[in-house]
Amino acid sequence: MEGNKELVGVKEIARRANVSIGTVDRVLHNRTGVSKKTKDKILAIIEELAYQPNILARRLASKKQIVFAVIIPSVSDETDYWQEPLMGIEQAAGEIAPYGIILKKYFYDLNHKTSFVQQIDQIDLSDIHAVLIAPIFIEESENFLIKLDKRKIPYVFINSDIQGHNSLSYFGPELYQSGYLSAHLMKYVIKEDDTILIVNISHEIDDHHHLLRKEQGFRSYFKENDLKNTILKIDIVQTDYQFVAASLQTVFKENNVSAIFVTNSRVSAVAKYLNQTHARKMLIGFDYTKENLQFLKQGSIDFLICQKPREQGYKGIMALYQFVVHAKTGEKNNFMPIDIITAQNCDFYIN
Amino acid sequence: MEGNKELVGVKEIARRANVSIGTVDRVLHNRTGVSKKTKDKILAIIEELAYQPNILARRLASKKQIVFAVIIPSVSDETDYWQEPLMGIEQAAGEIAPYGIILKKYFYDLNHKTSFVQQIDQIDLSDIHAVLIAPIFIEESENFLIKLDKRKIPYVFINSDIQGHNSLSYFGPELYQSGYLSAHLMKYVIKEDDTILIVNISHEIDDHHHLLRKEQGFRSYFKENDLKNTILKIDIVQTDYQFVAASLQTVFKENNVSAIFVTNSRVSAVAKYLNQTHARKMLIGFDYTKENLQFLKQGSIDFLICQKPREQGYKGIMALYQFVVHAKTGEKNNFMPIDIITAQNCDFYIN
DNA sequence: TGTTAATTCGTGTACGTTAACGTATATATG
DNA sequence: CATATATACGTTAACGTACACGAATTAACA
Repeated sequence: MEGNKELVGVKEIARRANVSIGTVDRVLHNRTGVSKKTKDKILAIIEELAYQPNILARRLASKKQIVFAVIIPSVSDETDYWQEPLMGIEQAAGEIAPYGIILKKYFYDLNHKTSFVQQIDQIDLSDIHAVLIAPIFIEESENFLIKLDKRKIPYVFINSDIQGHNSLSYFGPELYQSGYLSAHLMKYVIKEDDTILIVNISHEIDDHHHLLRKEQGFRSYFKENDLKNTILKIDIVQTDYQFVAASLQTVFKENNVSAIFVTNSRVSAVAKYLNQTHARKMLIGFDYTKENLQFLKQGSIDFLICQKPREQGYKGIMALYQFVVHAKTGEKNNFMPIDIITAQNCDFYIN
Repeated sequence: MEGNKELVGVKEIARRANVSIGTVDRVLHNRTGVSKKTKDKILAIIEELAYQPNILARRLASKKQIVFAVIIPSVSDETDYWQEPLMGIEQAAGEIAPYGIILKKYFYDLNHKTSFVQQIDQIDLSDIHAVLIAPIFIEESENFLIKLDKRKIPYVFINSDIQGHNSLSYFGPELYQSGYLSAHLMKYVIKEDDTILIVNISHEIDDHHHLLRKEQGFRSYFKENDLKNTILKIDIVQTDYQFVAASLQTVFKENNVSAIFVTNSRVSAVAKYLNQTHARKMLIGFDYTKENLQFLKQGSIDFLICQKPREQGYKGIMALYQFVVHAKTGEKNNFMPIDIITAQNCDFYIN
C-alpha cells in the first residue's frame, strides 16, 4: 500500500542532484559553501521527495549534546508547589536522555526578583539550544526573551504566559475559568443569603495578577447567575500562619462567613485556622500540596482546584524536544485541565 | 562532576574481555556460538560497566521494524467512547514512529464476543513484539494471554484489568472509587430524605462487572456516612432511547426521585428524558462523550466522571515502547485520575 | 594421523548522517 | 602574470551497533 517507505536519504538526494552527500548535508544545515544554484536544486529535490532526515542517524553521527535550559522557581519551604513541575521536567528528561539531550536547571526565588535576574545572567546562551521558563517576573523575563529571539533559541512558557512573544507554546492554567468553576462548586452548597469570603494570601511581589484573574472569574460567576450573596474580600500580605490567623479572626468577628475561596495554594493556612477554632465553613482553594492534601482528607478543605503542575513541566520539555529534534510544532496555547480534587479522588490524582 | 559519561560501548567491553565486538554482540543478543567461559566473562564486564546499549545505533543498524499489536473495541455508533483511547494510541504511535515502531490494530465489537475471538485468531504472533489489549472478555482474553506468555510477548492492559497474569502494566480506572466519589458529589446537593436512583443501562453481555463495581462504591459512601436516603435501582437492558425513556417513566411514576446516578456513559439518554419531561434532577454519569457533553453544558447533567480514556491509550503504548526499546518497566497498576467534569471546566478537559 | 564437522571467534560492511579535511576552480591583489 | 584568497564542492572517517561471512580452533571419528 505505502510501497515507497522512507528510503530516501541524503544519498538519494545527492544522486539526483549530481552532487555529493557533503553538499546535500551543507544545504540541509544551511551552512556556507554552496552556490545558490545548486542549493536551490537540492532544496527542490528535498521538497519533492519530502525528505525526512533519519534522526537516529543524525543524533548518532553528531556527538554534540543538545542542551535545554530550565528556568523555574526553586522549591521553597513555604510551598512545595514547584516540586511538581520539576518532577515532570525530570521525567521528561529521563525519557529523552537517550537521545542526547541534557538539561541545565536554573532555580530562582519566587520572592526575589533579583534572584531571577541573577540566574538569567548566569546562563551562557551560546551552548543552549532551547529554554523552558516560568516567566513569573514579566519585565525581567521579557528582557531575557529578546536575547533568546536574537539567537533564535526557541522557548516554551509554563505556569504563566506572556503575550506578544515568539514562544513556541504555553503550558499552564487558564486562571479566570478556574475561579469561575470554584464559584460554581460553591453554589452547590451555599444558600441565598450566605456571605462569602475571598482570601488572597500573598506577598505583594509575586503572582498578583494570577490571583486577580481567579478572583475575576469567581465574581463573574455570581454576577452572571444573578446571585445576590455578599462577597467579602481580604488581602493578607504576609504568609506566615500567625498573621493569616489574626487577619481571619478580624474578619470573622464582624461577619458571618459561610464559605471561603482562597485564591492560591495557601489555603492550608485557612484550613488550619478553621480547624483550630472549630469553625466549619465550606472551603475551596488551589493546588495539590502536601499540607493542603492533609486538610482535604481530614475534611477542612472541600475542594482543591489543581491544574496539573507536573504535566506542565513534562509537556513543556517534550514540546521543546519535538521541536528541536523533530522540527514538529504543536498547539501554541495549552491550557491545562481544571481538575477538581476532593478527599475521594485525591489518591488517584497525578499532578 | 559525572565525568565518565556513557562512553562505554561494545568496543570497550570487547577490549576489556580480549575478544572482538562480534563476540560481545553475540552474548548481548544471547545468540549461540560463544563458550560459556567467555560468555560469563563478558557478562561480568557488562554488569560491572553497567553497559547501556545505544538505542540510536541499535535501531539504525537493525533494519527490522518493531511491531505492536493493538486490540481494542471499535468505535461503535452507540458510543464514541473508544474514539479517545484510539486517539491516544495514535498520538503515541506518531511519536515513536521515527524509532521504527509500527502498529497493527485489531478492532472488535463490544457486543459480540465472537468478533473478539475472530480478531485474535487473525493475529500472526510471529511478527508481533508487544501487545496492547483491552481485555473486556475475560475468558477469551485469558486464552490469548497464555499464547503471549508462551512466546514471551509482553502485553499491557487498558481500560479493564485481569488479575493473575504477567501483564507489564494496567492503565485504566479504579471503578469502586469513582462510584464512591459520585456519591460524595451527590451528597452536597441532596437532602436527608431525598430518594436516589441508580441507573444501569447496558446489554447483559458487556462490562457488567464494571457497572457493579461502581455501584458498590456509590452505595458504600452512603453506608459509611450513615446517610439514610432511599436508594432505588433500575437495570435497563436495552440501550435504545425509547426503551430507556419508558423504563424511567415507570420508576418516576411511582417514586419521587431527586438525584440520579447513571453508572456509565449512557447518561445522555437519561438527560434527554429529563429534558423532554422538563424534570430537573441532579444527574451524575460517566464519560466525556459528545452527547454527554452537550447535556452537561446545557445543564441537564451536573457532573461527569471521566477517567482519561485518551491517556490510557497513550500511556499504554508508551509503556510498551519503554519496555521493548529501553527495557524499562514502570508501575504495574496505573489507575487513572478520577476527573470531575462540569460545564465550567469541560472545555479544558483533555480526555 | 588425517579428515571432517562442529564450535568459537574475528573481520568487514552496512545503517544514514555529521563534519573535518582536501581539492579544485574562480576571484582578487600586488 | 604570479600569488594569495575565497568559494564551491568531493572524499572519507567517524558514531555504536547488527549481522553475514569466513577463519581459526577444537572435538570427533575413521
